[in-house]
Amino acid sequence: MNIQQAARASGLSADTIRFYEKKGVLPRPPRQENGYRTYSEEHVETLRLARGLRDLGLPLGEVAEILPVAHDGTCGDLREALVTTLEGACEEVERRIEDLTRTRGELASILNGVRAMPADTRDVPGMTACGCVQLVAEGASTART
Amino acid sequence: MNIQQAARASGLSADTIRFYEKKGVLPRPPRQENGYRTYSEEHVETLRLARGLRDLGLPLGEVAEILPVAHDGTCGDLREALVTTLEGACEEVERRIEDLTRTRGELASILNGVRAMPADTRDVPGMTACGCVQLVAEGASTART
DNA sequence: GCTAATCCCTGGAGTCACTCGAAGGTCAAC
DNA sequence: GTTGACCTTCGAGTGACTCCAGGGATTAGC
Repeated sequence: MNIQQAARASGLSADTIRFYEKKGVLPRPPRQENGYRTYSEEHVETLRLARGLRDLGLPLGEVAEILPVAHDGTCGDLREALVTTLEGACEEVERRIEDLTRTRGELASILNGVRAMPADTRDVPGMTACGCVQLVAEGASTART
Repeated sequence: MNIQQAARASGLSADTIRFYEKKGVLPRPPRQENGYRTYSEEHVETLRLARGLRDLGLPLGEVAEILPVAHDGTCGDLREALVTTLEGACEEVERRIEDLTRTRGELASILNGVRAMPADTRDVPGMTACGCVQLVAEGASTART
């Protein structure tokens, strides 16, 4: 199987597979005489596992730590590693959702404020004259205190 | 006011202010004889607006488009630009929250699956022997179809 | 007058996870 | 023999910073 076929079978792009290999995330596959990479079914399995972990939001560094366990360790080792890592990922996702939810609230309230603003305050010179500026700038400072 | 003081007043770091300036997001402040940047109250206002917009998740490119309007345009112009941009940002945040929520669900169900896995399937050779691999890899493929 | 500490400047590299392009080699079909 | 679709490597670009090196300025204390 060449890289294109492995890409199709795993859902990664050929570029991404080469990139992962260069970063040391994936093992180096054997080469044909012409230098082309060849992939076995087991390689594709590894690719699919890597893709699954990345899709769950794990950084490549953690993927790189788990793949060898999947390959060489016992099933118990893998299970343990996965539980630890996925729990960490859960917490991270939870945190990001909270952040974004807060941002969504701020966006909505600032948008409301801006919409409610009269459009003709700008006869006075200086940015301060337009209340929109304050709305956005203060949204930023009150959000972090 | 030097860059450190402007940083404190705006909530950005001095590094970030220089970075924004280099990227053309911020106007170039006047320099003292020794080459130091000097900031006025109006500059700080611009910094705070930039920070507010960034904190709301806007990319620097959009911040760079709005700041001149805030500075030179009418209040009506600014209002219009802000409404358009913030509406776009709302949609973007909404999309990201949906993505993360889906990821959270997948993470939880895979984690459950892995936890429920017997720990001793790995007497047989080959990664496929351990069901954990399939759980994660198939999570990836089913999620996108 | 010397020294240390604290600012300031610039330019460039590093981060993360790709993605794309250039420049060239290989292979099968027509 | 030429087209087209592959493959190879290397290097640069993305966004939004962050940090570092290497150098200059200013201030305070001795």
